[in-house]
Amino acid sequence: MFDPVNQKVSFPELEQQLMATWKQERTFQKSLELRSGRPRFVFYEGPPTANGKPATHHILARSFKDLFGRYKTMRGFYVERKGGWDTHGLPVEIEVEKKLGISGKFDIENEIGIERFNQLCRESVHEYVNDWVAFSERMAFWADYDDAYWTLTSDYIQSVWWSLSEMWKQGLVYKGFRVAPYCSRCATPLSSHELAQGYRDNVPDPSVFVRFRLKNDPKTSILAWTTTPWTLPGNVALAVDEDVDYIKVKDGDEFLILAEARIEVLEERPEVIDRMKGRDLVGLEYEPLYPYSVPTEGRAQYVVDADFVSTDEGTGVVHTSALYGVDDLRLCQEKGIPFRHTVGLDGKFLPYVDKFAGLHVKEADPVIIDDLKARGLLYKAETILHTYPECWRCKTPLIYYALDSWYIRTTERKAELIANNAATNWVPAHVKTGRMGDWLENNVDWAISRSRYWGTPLPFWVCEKCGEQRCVSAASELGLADDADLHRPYIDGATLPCSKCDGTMRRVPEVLDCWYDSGAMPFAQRGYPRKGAEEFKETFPADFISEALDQTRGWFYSLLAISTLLFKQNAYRNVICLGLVIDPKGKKASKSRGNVLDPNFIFDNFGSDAVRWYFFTSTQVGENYRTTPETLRETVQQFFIPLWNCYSFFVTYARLDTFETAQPQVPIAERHVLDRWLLSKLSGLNAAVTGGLDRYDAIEPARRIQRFVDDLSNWYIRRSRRRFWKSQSDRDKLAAYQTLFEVLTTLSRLMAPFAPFISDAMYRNLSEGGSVHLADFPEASSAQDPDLERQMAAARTAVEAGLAARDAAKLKVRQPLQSITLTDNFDHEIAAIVRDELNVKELKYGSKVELDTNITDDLRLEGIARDIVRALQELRKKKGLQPQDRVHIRYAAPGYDLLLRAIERHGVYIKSEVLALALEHVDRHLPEEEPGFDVLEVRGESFPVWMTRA
RNA sequence: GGGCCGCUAGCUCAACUGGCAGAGCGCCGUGCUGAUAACGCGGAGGUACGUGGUUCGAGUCCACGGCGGCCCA
Repeated sequence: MFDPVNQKVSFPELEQQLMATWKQERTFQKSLELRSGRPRFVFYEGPPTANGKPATHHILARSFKDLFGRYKTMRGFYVERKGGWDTHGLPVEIEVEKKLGISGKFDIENEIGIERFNQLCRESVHEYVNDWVAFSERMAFWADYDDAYWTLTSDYIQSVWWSLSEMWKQGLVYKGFRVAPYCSRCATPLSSHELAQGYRDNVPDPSVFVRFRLKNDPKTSILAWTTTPWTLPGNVALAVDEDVDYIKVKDGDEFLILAEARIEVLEERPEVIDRMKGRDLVGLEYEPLYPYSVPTEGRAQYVVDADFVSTDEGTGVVHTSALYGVDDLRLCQEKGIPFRHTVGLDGKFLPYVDKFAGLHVKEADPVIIDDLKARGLLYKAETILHTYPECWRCKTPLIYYALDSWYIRTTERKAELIANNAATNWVPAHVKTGRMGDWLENNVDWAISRSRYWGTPLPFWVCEKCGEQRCVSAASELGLADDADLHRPYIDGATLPCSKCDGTMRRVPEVLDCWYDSGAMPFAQRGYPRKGAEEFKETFPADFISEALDQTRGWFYSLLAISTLLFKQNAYRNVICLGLVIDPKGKKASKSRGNVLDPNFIFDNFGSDAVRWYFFTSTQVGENYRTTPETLRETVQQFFIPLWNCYSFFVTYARLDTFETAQPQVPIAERHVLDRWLLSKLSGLNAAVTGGLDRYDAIEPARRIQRFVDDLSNWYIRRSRRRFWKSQSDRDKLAAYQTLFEVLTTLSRLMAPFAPFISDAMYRNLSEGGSVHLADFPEASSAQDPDLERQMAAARTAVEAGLAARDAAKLKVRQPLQSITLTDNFDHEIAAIVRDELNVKELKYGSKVELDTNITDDLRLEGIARDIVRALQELRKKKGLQPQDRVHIRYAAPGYDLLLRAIERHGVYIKSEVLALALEHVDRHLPEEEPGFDVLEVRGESFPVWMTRA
């Protein structure tokens, strides 16, 4: 027998109870054991950075991850869900810096020491792990955290090293320069998010226009513009746009060349001597301003074409200084222009730049301007105000500066990256060729090194004598134990003898980009190749991953790139790319904006099933979620409460009638039309949900379920309640129970992946014990009857029209009418439903809806009888009687003739409706003589009624 | 500066391939109810971001522009 259902359930409390049950019962583990040995469905967990608290947007991706894990498990697959933690990287370091009240390289190396600093980083990543595990449990995100992978373990690091060594063997790893915003005081590059914290408006800077004299025509100069005169000693080229119009103008007895669109920068109205396109200038050589920058070999100091030249400012000619601009470096590398640093890591000119040697770049600006002026190379110098980045720690203006950096030559495999991406199923589809495809088309080599401390150390050793380089693939190559701590500073002390000379090889100082760590997880989570070869082969590639779309350049890319280079295929076959959780104003939710919804607030007020359901139904996948408490409240009210009421209705009556699930099934063909209709709808729903989930569409299945529950609640049950309510236990009642029971158990299984708590609560009770998450996903039955569904839909439309007609005629539904004319003809069973809904005796068929508004005496009496029933039912409720309680009723209605006649005529009906054993008219005494009566009001007349429980 | 996505009722969002602009919430009126924290019917509420184009026909396709978001530079 089913347990009674609390109609006023608190979903958050229900969820807490089930959490405890799952823990105690080991339901998750059982669901895995149940499918062990079955074909795998491979899921990869994108590791969260463990050193921040989980937030509402983390519920989003995890809802989708969990959905498909549960679904495929129910479909019979073994779905390992190995958790993982991303433990390295700048966010961790910054957190520790904050805690220590320090910042920058100098403080870390000299005050704290790398050893202690990294120790604190290691501790810091453990700090929130418990929060994350509790959060996962609370939102029913099933993952194995006992066997989670940690990117900081020696096993993991050695897998990463191995992968780098494989790329090294393929000649894909090289050392080059990388331009980054750089603080010369802190001697450190800044990451983009650090950069974002430190822009300052209205910073004054020089704005200088410089003449570059043509070699073959020294009277003619190309005019270039810069706001960083200190980069001029490093000039190696001038860039123009091939398609822009340039002019040659007279300037005293000399000539200047600049973009026509920038003519306004000239002091005087110039005389235009000649016109040309940018491409006509390409290749022209000019006299270097300074001899310093260029190494002896290679061609430099000539005009090149570039795609970043703007005619919005300057002269339409960009002075290019290789190492002090992102575009500059890219251009020089593309064109093969040689270059070398003129400025050291301290921001001061190097000794060989003799005129300015030892000057800090900012001090050098005016000196350089004066020098150029004295040599007649300065056209004009001004001061401008602009927005310029400064160091968020020390407020020093940043410079763009090229640092040593290690790269993976991904561009060499660009075609393969694109092909592997093309073979991947993206949901939504536009990401494949859009955001992701575009990113790959513009692929640049992956800069994998970071001049930091807490990360996987780069396994590159360089001979200090002959420069020989080597990539290490395992700790053993260094004579270290497998479980040795491979982090800095310990690893920095590990040396190797050079194979080419008698020198000593030392590790390069950088650590690895932590995106590489996470992209290596398909094999590194197994410790492959030193360990776990079999598991790796079984679990590569993943069938499914899902994250928010900001991972296009992050995890989605790092997985693709590493797998393509090592295994010539993508690491995932299907990927769901989700939008962001945003606030009602459309802003991204973030802690700093203070517009985040606290996940615990959501869990405590609405429950995690509600927020999951909201994410599955509210908008198309890939779109943003405008999330407010109101949207979640609506989810509960619109979906979960009606669903729960259906379930509660069934259990309430099934208990009263001691419905036995084991009784022989009434054949479907012999069941009531509503049963057949509902089972047909259920079958269609089942097929749609399965089909949708199979193509990684969560939204349409969830919306279909929601519509089904509406049909169930507001049509099937509303129309069927008398069948459950009636006192005789006949075959029709049994069919109704069997139908509703089947629908609810099937529905709870269909919903289980979406709303794991509520579905399990329902299923456990209905199935007397077993968890829905150990059940199989339902198969669509053969009960589909499209013709019946069509007729029922038409009937509902007819009812709608009929009710509208009643409303227009101001004839309330409780008043029976003789007939209505409808446009559709219905089978007799459905016609009965329509008659009942519209409360008419007869359906006629015609070309338009027409109500017979004539109320005969008989009809009037019947209407009154129904009013009486209604009033008595209200009274029963008011008196706290249970639905099944029998009553005695006495009433006094002196002088109300219609009422008496109605009761006389329809007494049997009234009694059966309100479960009255007796319905007695008493006129021998007035109400005052016998207290305990209630006043009944019917059609404006009031009279006393004595109702007592039988 | 570039790429992608979005812009439909007060709010949150729908509408297969171009074919009568919809639902839920909220509001007003009304009806119904011994399953409901409900439900039904009616109503108010729309310059579909703008402009131009293709088409017999455009929310839908194309172009340009605007606003918002994310990412990149």
